[in-house]
Amino acid sequence: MKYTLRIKKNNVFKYIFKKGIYSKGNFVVVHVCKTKNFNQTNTNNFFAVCVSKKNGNSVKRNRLKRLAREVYRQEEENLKRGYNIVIIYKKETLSDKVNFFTIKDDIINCFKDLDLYE
RNA sequence: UUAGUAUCUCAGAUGAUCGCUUGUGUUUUUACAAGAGGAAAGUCCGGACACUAUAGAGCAGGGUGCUAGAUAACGUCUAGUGGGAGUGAUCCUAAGGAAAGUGCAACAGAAAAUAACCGCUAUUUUAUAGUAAGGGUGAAAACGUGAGGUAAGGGCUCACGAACAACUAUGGAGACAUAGCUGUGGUGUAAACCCCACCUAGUGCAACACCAGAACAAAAGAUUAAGAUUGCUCGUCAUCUUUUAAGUUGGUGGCUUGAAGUAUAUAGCAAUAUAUACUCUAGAUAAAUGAUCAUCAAAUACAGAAUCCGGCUUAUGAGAUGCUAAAGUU
Repeated sequence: MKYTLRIKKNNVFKYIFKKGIYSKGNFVVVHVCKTKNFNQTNTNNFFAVCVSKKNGNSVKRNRLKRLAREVYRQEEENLKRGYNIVIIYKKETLSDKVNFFTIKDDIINCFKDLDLYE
């Protein structure tokens, strides 16, 4: 992913959940806030995916993470820069009920809600 | 054919487009190569490796428990012995010691280990003595059958049989087996304490080493005797929780060439060992191995490496082969 770095620190997650805005879809919740030194010249976004242990065993969780990452990768070039983005799966989301296209539609709707497209 | 039993194999493949991690070469963004499991899981054992107030002394504690072999080691494996289950193939088995000592044996039953409640016999008359033949219970009740004997009975005696122990002989490397002879009648339980024999320091890659840089944020509450350092003898350190604050927690090595794999030969019933040749086969760190489409009849179970090996246990889809039993056909 060319324009994106990973979020690694726990306190960053806390900050995003506290200060940011969010949008709920059918399967996911997307949290967004501006980065610390936000201005027009930023070229990178920060991105992360969260999957709870209640969504299944490690194989199923890995698959959900990969699906979300793939969706973000395809949409990456159309997004505004300089934001923190966190995708959280709901507890009820199971990998059996979901395929790539339903997840993609869901996430794109959330992005439109949050006005992330240029 | 049905049912069972043992062993083994596989765990989707190919192509196209777009991506991820590592390595190599070009060179500054491209090319090539490799990229999860049989259990990667549980963390139940054993080792390698690393460190330490183990190397001072012991005690305590823990583990194992038929024999022989294999192995780096094991609680694992192989081949056997005894015991048990099954018509059978086959499977299960912590399988030393109960006359060293202590404890326990629910309910039922007269009684659970110094057996006398009922019954039987004798004498005296309402008590004493003898007696385990008969009696319901129970997981377990004082060897079984027959004869003699007796007041009545009883291994009290005898015959046959079963059990246990010692000795002798034969076979076997051994556990042990077979036979003979002598003796015994002292219930079970040691995955109860215990005794005997053998083994055993602790903590785990968040180990540990190096480089760079920063420096022990504030407030509130709880515990003062608990926790950590080896369970004890001696010494050392106060610790934890919550809230607030984009406070720090960086990088490199350790890290994958190994008790490795594949093939062949030799030794061995086998586990396994030795020799030769060839091969290099994940190494991430908010954590790679993915998405979509097409074809193959269909691709669907359990499930994701985290220092590395050897096992065990548990989860689970499909298939093959040998053997056993029953029924049927030729």
